[in-house]
Amino acid sequence: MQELLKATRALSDETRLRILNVLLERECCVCEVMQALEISQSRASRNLGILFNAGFLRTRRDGPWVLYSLDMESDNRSVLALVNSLERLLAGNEITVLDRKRLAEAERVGPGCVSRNTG
Amino acid sequence: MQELLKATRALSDETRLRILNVLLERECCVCEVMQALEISQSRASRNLGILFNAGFLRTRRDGPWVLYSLDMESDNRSVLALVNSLERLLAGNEITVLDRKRLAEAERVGPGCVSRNTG
DNA sequence: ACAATATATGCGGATATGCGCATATCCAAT
DNA sequence: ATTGGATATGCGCATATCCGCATATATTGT
Repeated sequence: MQELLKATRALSDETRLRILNVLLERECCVCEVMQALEISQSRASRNLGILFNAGFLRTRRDGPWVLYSLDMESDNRSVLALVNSLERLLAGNEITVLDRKRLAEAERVGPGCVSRNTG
Repeated sequence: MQELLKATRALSDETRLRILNVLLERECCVCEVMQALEISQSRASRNLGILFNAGFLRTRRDGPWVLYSLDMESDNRSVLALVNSLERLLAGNEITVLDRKRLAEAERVGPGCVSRNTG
């Protein structure tokens, strides 16, 4: 129950739903999430951490970057079912479409090159 | 997005996950939910209301009772997919099994006959 | 070792949430 | 209309959540 509750709490926030949406598109580093959602570095990092701790994400390092991706082999049974449900629910939304559009143009330039305090 | 967010927020609470669990068993009035979960009347009513407003539940009246049940024809697309995901995730849990056991012995006696302030 | 870059996190403040208590509302039966 | 039982809700408190700011940590390249 605590495991499931941790998962549902992780999904109960707009920022984190938007992050899942861009990660459904592809693996991202923190600075790409910042650019796609137009949010601050601490906000991106913190919410990625919450999704990670709930069992939704994997990480790997690529040089200076930490790359986050959906963990499709999660041992947390709650995760896969919920992600599959969300995938179609997030599609076609005005916000999530825009986020993916910005993601397509995002670069791994690091947080220093991105305007801060955007929300 | 707001519709989906409302749904995920409704699921981000242990009491409400437990309520969905007993409603997966069968239609219930408020006083039966109280007995199954051993919670207060205001707590049961309020959390049923949150699930209702998020589009998960239907209500009908039967004499003095208001009967809540899962709305399997909800026009909120978020709902069915999430409920289906939850159904198996809730099964076999220690708490939810106990809740269903108490539900089986619950009666429509009304809140006045049930001990209060149980949590 | 040091500097530069990318990410994580402690802290404080604003806001939101969940609860019990008490009371209000609603419906049925008289 | 009034009463009684079932459910809903306003209020206040305790706690949790979310964010930005500033700083800490981690890794790479010199």
